[in-house]
Formats: sequence, structure tokens, C-alpha cells
Amino acid sequence: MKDDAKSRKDALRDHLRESILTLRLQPGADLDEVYLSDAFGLSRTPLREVFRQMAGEGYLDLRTNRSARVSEMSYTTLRDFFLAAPMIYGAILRLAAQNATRAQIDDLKDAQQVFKHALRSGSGEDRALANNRFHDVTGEMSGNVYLLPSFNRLLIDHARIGMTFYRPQTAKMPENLSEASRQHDAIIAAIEAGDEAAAAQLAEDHWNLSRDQIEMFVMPAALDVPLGAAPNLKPA
Amino acid sequence: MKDDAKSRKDALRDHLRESILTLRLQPGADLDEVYLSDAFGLSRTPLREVFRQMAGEGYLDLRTNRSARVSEMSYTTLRDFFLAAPMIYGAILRLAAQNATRAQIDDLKDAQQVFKHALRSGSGEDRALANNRFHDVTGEMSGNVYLLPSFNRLLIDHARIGMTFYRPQTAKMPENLSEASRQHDAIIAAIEAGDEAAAAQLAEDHWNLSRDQIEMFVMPAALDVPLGAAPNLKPA
DNA sequence: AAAATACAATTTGTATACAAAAAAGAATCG
DNA sequence: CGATTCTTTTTTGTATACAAATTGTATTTT
Repeated sequence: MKDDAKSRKDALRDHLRESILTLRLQPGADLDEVYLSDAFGLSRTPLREVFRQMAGEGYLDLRTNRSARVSEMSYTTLRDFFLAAPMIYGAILRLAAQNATRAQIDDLKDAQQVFKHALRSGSGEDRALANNRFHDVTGEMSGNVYLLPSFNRLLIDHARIGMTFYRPQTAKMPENLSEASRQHDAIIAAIEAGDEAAAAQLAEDHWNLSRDQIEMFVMPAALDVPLGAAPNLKPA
Repeated sequence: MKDDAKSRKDALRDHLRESILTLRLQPGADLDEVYLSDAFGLSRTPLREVFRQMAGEGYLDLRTNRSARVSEMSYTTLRDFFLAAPMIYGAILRLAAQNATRAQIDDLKDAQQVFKHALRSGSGEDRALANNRFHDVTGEMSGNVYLLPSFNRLLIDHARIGMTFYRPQTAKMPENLSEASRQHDAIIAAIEAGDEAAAAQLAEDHWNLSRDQIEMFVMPAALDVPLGAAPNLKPA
């Protein structure tokens, strides 16, 4: 177990990545250079290099003479997200079905095992990270350097959107999640069979499910309370 | 005219960017930190931050304990390029037609003027940079943060591919270039009219033209020399 | 003479010191 | 009081010094 500067940089990167994907660090949050360099045993020089790299990947925003921030999310980005995601992910899964290696398919199955476990017993954070890992592997499978920059950018906000909207407040949530899990299984099968068309279709289905969940959250069923009655806000 | 550290960083960035896009710095070329920091009046710390950022954008490859390199291009990437480019660029132009502002359309027209001028009297480098600028503006118009990472990555290699394959060796080259220029005009018209479908179609046409040029370069017409005769390699 | 090793020179990575800019707080004026 | 200016404190940016790793060269060994 090495503990050199490089592995401490990796530790910082992983920490920031997980914190951002799980919303432990919220969009727009300021990062403290001296605190982080202290906490991870790095001087500010290598720390700032990590910032620059993660800014390029879409995790952070850098502004001159101001602190680094977790990249923002807005309602505009939500719209842009659902415009771009089906197309990019369709292409990614198509290429994955064409190019996936045996080892990558095994990785994907492992990731799905972890995801299923997170569904049963894990927290929302575990679920988001496991889901992120699953899709990340499909990106590796596609192996197209020109699609990956956008895809990886999408995965960041996919995790964050999931953390926002997949909360146990609607009755249909667990149902949606097991449907998502079934879709993962179908994606694995399509890739393993080299079935491009099926893979592309599954990509679209997967986004429609996400969009439904978000619609449910943004536009909940109206409260069933008679006019004039005081809604019981605090259930015993 | 300021000459502070920030503007020197910008100068370095622009220099590297132009050198890479025009192939003055070839794919795989090593970059000398001390030489560059000397030449641009920066210490190595800010210089390395520029490296990290440009690596994130796809201009450079960084390897630990080894010099930074101009990002590689291979025949694999050429294939990946033509798989991804029509889809991404189609989406970009579609969104550009939806969202372009008056000011952006003026920018695009300016860029096209510069491109036309480069066609007539400029060098191949001028042409590549002007073309890059044109497409860059269409990216701005689309305004979709999820598509731009891949699109910008594509534009880097688009310029480099153009520098490689658009050389004055085939008779059809000038013809192809004026066709490209006409397509630019048509793209401007489609965006100005808000005609999404036309814009998307033009994106596809534009890539087909590029692909034709490359095919012509990679698979030239066979030399018309009778069997047994010595081809005249050095024309008087 | 070729391969292997040891040593020197160069280059990359990190820490620290200092300069410059923002933010926060104190004093002044309306 | 509230807004504004000035001063102090904190934070960000850059330069430099040093440590670690890599590359190149000379020497030794077979």
C-alpha cells in the first residue's frame, strides 16, 4: 500500500468525485484549497492541478482569483441533458454492442451485481455510485474517444439528477428502480449478443424511465384534501 | 494592452492551440516545459496548469514523470471520428438553428468572410484555423453543455485531419473547397431561417464531402504507367 | 564489441515563500 | 442608522528552491 504523493492525489480526486456525484458537495459549493491540501497531505500546487483536471472533466468550475466551485446545475441544464443524453447513450450502447471485450462484459456484470446489492440494502449514495459505475463501463466498451467526453459529462449530472429525483417519496419509486435494474440486465444481454439495435432501443427506454421519474417528482399528484380542510402536515 | 501573467497564459494557450491545430506541432510531439516557460515569461507552475487544462480539452496527453505530448492521432481515431462527427454535428446544427442569437449569426458571417478570404489568398494553416473558427461559432450557438465537450474534441481533430488531407495535390481539391464554402453559406442561411431539418441535412453533407476528400487522398487514382516501364519520378 | 552497470545530467513533481487580489471588518460621512 | 471609504485579514496566483524520477553517457564486465 503506497502512500506517495501520487496516491494522495488519487485519493483527493476520488473523494471529490464521490462527494460531487452524491451531492454531499452541492452544485455551486466552494472548495477550500488550504483545508483540502491539509486534509490530503498535499501542497497547494498538486492540489490545484487536480482542480484544473476535474474542471476539464466537468466536475468543477474555475474562476480566476476566486475559489473553485462544484459545477452548477440549473433547470436549463436539465433540459439540455434530456436533449443530449438519449442520442449519446444510444450511440454508446450501439458501439458497446459492437466492440465489448469478454473482460469488459465481466466488469459490467460485476457492476450490475453491486448495483443490485445497493438497491436492496444500500443508501441512495451507494445506488447512485453503483449506477454510475455501470454506465461508465458501457462507455469504456464503446471505446470512441470522441463520444466519451460528452458521455462522461452526462454521467456526472446523471448521478446528480438521480440523487435529486430518486428519493423514497413516491410510491412508484421502488418499482421504477427494479425496472431500471431489469433494463440493466437487458443491456448486458444485448451487448453480450452483439445486438446493436436492441442496445440502442434500451438506451432510449432507460432515459424515458428517468424522465418519467423526474416528471413524477416535479409534478406530483395533487393532494387529496377537501376544499377548506387543513391538510395534516405532521402525521402522528 | 496588458502584459500581466494572465494574458501571458492566454498567449501560451493560443500559441499551443494554433500550433496543434495546424500541425506545426505534430501529434505525439514532446513539449519542453523550461523552453516554453522561458519563451512566454511564465514560471513552470502556471505553465503546467495550462498543460493540464489543454489535456482536458484534448489537445495534449499527460503522462506522469514524462513530458507532455501533443495528443496522438491514429487510423483508429479516423474511423471513430467519422462515426461520431455526423451525429454530433447534426445535433449541434439543429440546436444552432433553434437557438442562435442575432449577435451569434453576425459572428458566424464574419467567420465565413475570413474563411472565404483564406480560401483565396491564405495558406493551408489560415484555412484550417478559419474553418475551425466557423464551426466553433456553431457550437456556441447550440449552447448545449453536454454536446460541446465532444464537439470541441471533434473540432481539434477536424482541423488536423483537414491539414493532412486537404493538400493541393488532387485536381479536385479547389473544387471541394469551394463546395465546402457554399455549404457554409447554406448553413448560415438555414440557421438564420431557423430551419432545423435543413441544418441537420447540411451537417451530414458537410461530412460526406470531407470523407470523399480523404478517400481521394488515401485511395488515389492508379498511376497510368504500362507494365515494365519505369515511372518518371522526377519530372523536369 | 555487446551487454550490463554505475554515474552524471536533465527533466518532472512538490513544497514553500512571496506577491496580488478579494473579502471582511473598522472607521467615517451623510 | 445606513451607506461609503479605508484598513486589515484572508485567499488566490506565481516564482523559486528542492526532491524524485528519467534519460544519457561513461565505465566495466564478459
